[in-house]
Amino acid sequence: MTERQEIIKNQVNVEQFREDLLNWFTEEQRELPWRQDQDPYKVWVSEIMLQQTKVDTVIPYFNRFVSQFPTIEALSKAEEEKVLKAWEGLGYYSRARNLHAAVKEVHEKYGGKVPNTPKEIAGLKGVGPYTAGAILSIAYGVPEPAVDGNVMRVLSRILSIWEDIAKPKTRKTFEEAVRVLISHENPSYFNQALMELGALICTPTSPSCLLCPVREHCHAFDEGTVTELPVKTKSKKQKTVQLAAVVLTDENGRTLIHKRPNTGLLANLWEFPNMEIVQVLRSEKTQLEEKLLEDYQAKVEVGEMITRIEHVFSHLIWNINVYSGKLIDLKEEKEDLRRVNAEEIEPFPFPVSHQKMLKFLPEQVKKG
DNA sequence: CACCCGTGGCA
DNA sequence: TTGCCAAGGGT
Repeated sequence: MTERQEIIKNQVNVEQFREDLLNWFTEEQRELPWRQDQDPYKVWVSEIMLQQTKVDTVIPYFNRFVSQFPTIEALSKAEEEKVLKAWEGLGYYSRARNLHAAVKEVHEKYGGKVPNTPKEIAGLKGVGPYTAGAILSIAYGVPEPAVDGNVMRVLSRILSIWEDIAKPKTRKTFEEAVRVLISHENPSYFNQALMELGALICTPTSPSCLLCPVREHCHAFDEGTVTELPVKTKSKKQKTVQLAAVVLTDENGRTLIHKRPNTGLLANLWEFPNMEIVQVLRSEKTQLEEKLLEDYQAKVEVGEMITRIEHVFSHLIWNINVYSGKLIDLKEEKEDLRRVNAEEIEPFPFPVSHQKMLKFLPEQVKKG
């Protein structure tokens, strides 16, 4: 046991802390779709979706996802486009692509059974230290730490830890703490209880200390420093990028869409033709027409601006001026460049910013 | 380690 | 309105 772990052991009555925490969780835990059973696959899917994403947002996505892809087998055989479509609007799309790749690996390499050792689990794409611990403890009852933002907030207060939780190495401090505190009787409930407490009671602002089941163990409560913890340095402001996009219509009422590259921002999602506006000497209309000709060999006529869309990412802001336009001539469609009518566009996954352009699609051409 | 990677809700 | 926040991982 490390020196730091010795200190922690002397800070709290470990046995009593576990009992109080587990009793509270047993009584007060929310009924959530992924708590109906301990199917490792469903635990896995839920944990990936819950990364940086609120429970209320995840619930409908989770239900649709496991309904559409009920098993490792089903997901491993799905087309990526279908998986991304199911993820549409949830954000951080590399989660979906990594999950898909990792599930294929489990299907082929582990006979469709989610592995239950730290090394094998952590080797899967998209499964980092938190998710590995979460799957191991929740699905398999292995006493591994699962340290997320909730756990760091809760334990920083309980144990009065003043390390900056924005620093990557700080997570190790909390993993050490969890290894001291965790119930070997019920690691699943213990890890979930810490997170549930962070979500329901020990919240970032105005925590409900008077309702807290482990208030008697809380050093920050004793010291009156609950609102000062956790320590977290501020992130820097997002940069703003000016974009121009165009909803093009050909003589048959079809519109031009483009698949983004398979790496980077919004990878493999579809979008309306667009470009970053760097200089303002020439009109956006002219720049769009030249861009479409050069990049796609598409002759177009850009018309009026039809809307403006602001899209805030975690690290940047898009300001998009959206134009309507006519597609005069297109040399050829490619894998990543398609002409579709309103009826055909449904299967293509779009980021939220471009979903907002869908309502400017031309009316579907009447047949016959 | 620092930066990249979405989105929606809320004080 | 602005900034912060959420069951993080990849590079």
